[in-house]
Amino acid sequence: MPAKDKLLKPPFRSARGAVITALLRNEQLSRSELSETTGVSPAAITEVTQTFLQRGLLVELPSQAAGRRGRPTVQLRLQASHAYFAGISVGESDMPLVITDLRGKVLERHNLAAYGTPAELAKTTVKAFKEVLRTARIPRSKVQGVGIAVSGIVNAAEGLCRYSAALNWKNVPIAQVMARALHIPAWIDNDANAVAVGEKFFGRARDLEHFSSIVLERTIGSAHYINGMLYRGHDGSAGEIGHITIDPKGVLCRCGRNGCLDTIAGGHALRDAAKAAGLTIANMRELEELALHGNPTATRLLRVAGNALGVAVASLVQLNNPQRVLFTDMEGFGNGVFRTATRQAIENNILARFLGSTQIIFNNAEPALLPRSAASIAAFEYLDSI
Amino acid sequence: MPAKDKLLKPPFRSARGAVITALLRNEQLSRSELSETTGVSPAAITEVTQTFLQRGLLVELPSQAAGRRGRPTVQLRLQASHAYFAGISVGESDMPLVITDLRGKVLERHNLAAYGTPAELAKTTVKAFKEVLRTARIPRSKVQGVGIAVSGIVNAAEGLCRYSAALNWKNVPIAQVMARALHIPAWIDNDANAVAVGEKFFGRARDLEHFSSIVLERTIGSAHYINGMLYRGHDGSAGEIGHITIDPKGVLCRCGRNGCLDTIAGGHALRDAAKAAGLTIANMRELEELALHGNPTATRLLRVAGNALGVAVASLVQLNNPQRVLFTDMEGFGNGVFRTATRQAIENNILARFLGSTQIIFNNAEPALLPRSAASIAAFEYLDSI
DNA sequence: TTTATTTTTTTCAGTAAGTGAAGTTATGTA
DNA sequence: TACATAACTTCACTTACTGAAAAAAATAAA
Repeated sequence: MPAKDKLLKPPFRSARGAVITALLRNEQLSRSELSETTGVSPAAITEVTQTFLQRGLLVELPSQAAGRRGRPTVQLRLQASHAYFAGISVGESDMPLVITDLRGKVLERHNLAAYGTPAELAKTTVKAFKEVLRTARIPRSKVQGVGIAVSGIVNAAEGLCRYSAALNWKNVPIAQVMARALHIPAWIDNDANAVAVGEKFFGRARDLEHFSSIVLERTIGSAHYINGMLYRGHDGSAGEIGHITIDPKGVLCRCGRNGCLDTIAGGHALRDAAKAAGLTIANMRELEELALHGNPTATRLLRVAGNALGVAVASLVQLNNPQRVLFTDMEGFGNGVFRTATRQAIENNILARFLGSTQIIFNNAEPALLPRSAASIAAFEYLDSI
Repeated sequence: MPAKDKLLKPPFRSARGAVITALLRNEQLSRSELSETTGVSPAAITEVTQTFLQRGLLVELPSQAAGRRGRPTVQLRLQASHAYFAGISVGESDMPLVITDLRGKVLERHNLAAYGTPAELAKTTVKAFKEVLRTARIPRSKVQGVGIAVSGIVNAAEGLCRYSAALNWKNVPIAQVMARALHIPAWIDNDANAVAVGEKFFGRARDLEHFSSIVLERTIGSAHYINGMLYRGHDGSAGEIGHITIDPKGVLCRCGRNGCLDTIAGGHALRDAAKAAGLTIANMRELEELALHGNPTATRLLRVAGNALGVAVASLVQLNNPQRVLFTDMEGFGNGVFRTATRQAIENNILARFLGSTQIIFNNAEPALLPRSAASIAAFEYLDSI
């Protein structure tokens, strides 16, 4: 017999969690609506909301004229100012730090200066953190955690950056370093996982139990939500889509093998390939523009790249059957040749059965996406611990 | 902070479930060992085991001389004869029915005759079921469910066979038909999922939270366990590894596209290809023998097939990072060219990081594998409902 | 204006499933 | 015989719920 699709299931196993999830999805709800959507009894909703109201996590909105019989509803919403979170993206050329509120809204942003060692990064961060809190007028005591998105290989459970080529880090306990420097709990994850968490909590996947997120940067990363939980894999390496072999006779990848997806569709490789073909471009938007104006080399590069990505994602779709695949375009391809080729390759390489039931969604990355996503990790951990 | 690796988590969320899981993994344990391995308090263990002992699900073994100080332990084990399950594999040329006990041991086996409609199948099954129970001397009242493994597309939640080419079925509510005919609860799933459930409960994956199972039959199927639960995908289509595109210029697949894995490495396609190349073989064992004796065509076919499978599984490994990949060889390749090529292709197409942490295990399918796996679905559902 | 109706929310007693700490049991050892 | 030790049991307590009845706050009807 099919189970009812209530909220009382992972990642939130309790009535408290179900209430929070419902209010993250719905902006505002009355107690009776909460009971309805979560499947939790009205009695329990009263209890839970009372606790949350006392703590200031929830607020009651002034009740409206009802316009019908019966006791009027009292709308509840999450108090965005109840808690704040810091988020840092480490590993790009610039290192943005943001502060978000409980609902994932970015309140303030700051770019960290260049740095050397992890300790120096921590020092720079402390300074920027203080400044950002001052300008945003946020009491330090209300910042409940910091999330760090690292482009590299991490051990999220231990807060360890196992390896980062960009940073030249190896087994750096960056979460601990940051937690001690800022005196707040710290969590880390890689870019792709961070983005997926952001999508799940504050983004385009709030209602989904199973989805995959693909992040297009200098390399390509992916992450999976399965049964409402981020799935990191047996040893934290799930989502390595960038090193799926697309063309065994292709060019050498820095992983030592040939023809990995990254070497064909990664932003870094694409820029190299364009340069080698005599095209002078600063970013992918310019490459797309060349293609738009009929440049055959640009068109070919983008088409081959999009096709390769599509083939890889087609495998992902058929293996994992996600409800939605969310592409995050951080390279500036926009809605052009690359995107079209990707979409077509996906459609051409999956069974008809998947076509109707898999949503493929592209989005241009907003400027503060990575640090905001990093902050959402801290938000998740905070809300999960409530 | 890393969580302790206790049993009290999905799929069993309760102390009862944790006790059952521990005893499925360990043959026999004392109460104190149960408390230790599950993380449940001794008090709760006493309570739970008492209930189970009363019901006859557990038995105490006569306590041994201790050989050391202190009160001696009392070993407990699951009473295999407490419950029995039927399992049927539908869709092969033969249709085996088995009865297993609570620990997954096959007690009796019967091959169902050819059949026509689902109703006729049910009728044949009822007869065979009675006979099997008589010869095995199992009281009908102790059979707690029947599992049905269908080669085709199923909706497990609704007990529906959505489509089966082999059977010419379309939207057949086979679970309901069987439940009514046999007067016991019935569940269905596809072959690959059934095998995965069997591996998790009674097989080579009892201790694993995340693993994938690959079933080599006339076509190739796969299934994933993630976080200790079978992951069926957003709409039940996860694991479609057989239609991953390997060679876009390859031969036409019956799905309408070209070069799917099934067309290169599926048993059916391989037999066709061997025949077309002038080789007369009855099964894959014979093709492997030809290769062993130096036949270049046989060697090439097997090598290409194994390579294709390996490439697909490499993608799976990098996307999902399972702890173990379990191959079930139902075609009789054995330990030959195919297996070697598969293993090599996997190793050549994954990052070094995955090499050390991913176990690749091949196994020849035992004769009653499918019906036994089907029965394990019923066993799982029964134990989950306790 | 008073009473009835309706819907939301709260109260309250009850339950399921645990935990921790103290007590009991059954054995070996001095 | 008394003590030490480890395995198990008992019991009082807690947490997180549920269901049913009661209370609250509005509109609608008499």
